[in-house]
Amino acid sequence: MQLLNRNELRERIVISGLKATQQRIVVYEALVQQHGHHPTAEEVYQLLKPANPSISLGTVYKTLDSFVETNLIRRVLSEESGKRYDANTMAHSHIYCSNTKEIIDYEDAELEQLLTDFFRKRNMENFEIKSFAVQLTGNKKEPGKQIRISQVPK
Amino acid sequence: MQLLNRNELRERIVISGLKATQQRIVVYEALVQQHGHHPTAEEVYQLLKPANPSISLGTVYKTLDSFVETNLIRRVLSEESGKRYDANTMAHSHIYCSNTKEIIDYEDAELEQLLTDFFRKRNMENFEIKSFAVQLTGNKKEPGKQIRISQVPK
DNA sequence: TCTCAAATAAGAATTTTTCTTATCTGGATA
DNA sequence: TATCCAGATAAGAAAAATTCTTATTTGAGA
Repeated sequence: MQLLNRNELRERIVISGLKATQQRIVVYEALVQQHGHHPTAEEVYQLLKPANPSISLGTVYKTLDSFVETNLIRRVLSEESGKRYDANTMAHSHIYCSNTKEIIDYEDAELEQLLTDFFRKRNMENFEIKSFAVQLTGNKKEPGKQIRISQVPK
Repeated sequence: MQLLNRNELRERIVISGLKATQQRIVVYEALVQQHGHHPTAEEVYQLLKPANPSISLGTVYKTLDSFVETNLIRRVLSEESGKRYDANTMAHSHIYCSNTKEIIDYEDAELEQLLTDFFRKRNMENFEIKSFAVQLTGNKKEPGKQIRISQVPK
């Protein structure tokens, strides 16, 4: 990602649907500059504090949340913080519903096979792959009902 | 997953390399019974407390961590807990190194295309897919050096 | 059964995140 | 440009999540 100047940053924030306040601009700027680094809210706060001594950690949290809501930025999938556990160690994927916050198992042998084959053909230098996972993010249309994913009969 | 009796649970714990204590057995049992539910440590604790009033939350945390370490269970990838943020909203995957805890961007147009095509052919009932992500988990062989993933010239 | 390294309970401490409230500000409007 | 106000922020309290400490207990090998 190319570096963006303040006006470009401002514009993106506005386009996403938020007021371009000073705090939001510097938070977004920090995140763009940290491209590839996936900082935490705390880390963003520490980055900003020297040049913005009056910014508060609460604002950083709130700002990042707003950005995620307007799809200006994303949360990175992580097992690091590791809140949720699963006894099923077989390869399987997960569906995440943004509305209900549910994480639903999604077993799709064809998908696993496709990816296994794909990664078998990739040459990994300095990395030993132990597992892979796919996560689908989206929304249930009817929260009460089940999700069903099937092959389209072609 | 089929239900397991206490002896089967005990055996799996031992095979994974841990002493089969009473607490570990009931924690593992709870997790197996919650198949598909991905409970948090707190939730496991609440499930166990009625029948095991003396178990402590700290033990549940520690036990789950041990299980993850021996690969008896997994942590579920999650953006819910959402510690880390990324300004790059283009479709891209992440590589997670268990050793260094790094999350490294992995852009692979071919992989994205493969999955886009795949999901286009799937019929989703009651789910509107907004995005998907792949995460590779594994280890850097040489922590200092970069990872490089390339196509095998066939 | 005895022994002891390892595991646990209890709760303190720390860290992370959210909430509350008084104050401030971006930008719409006059 | 000055005024206004809904929405944003700072500060810090509060809550929630996680880790740590220490005395006690326990599983399993001798």
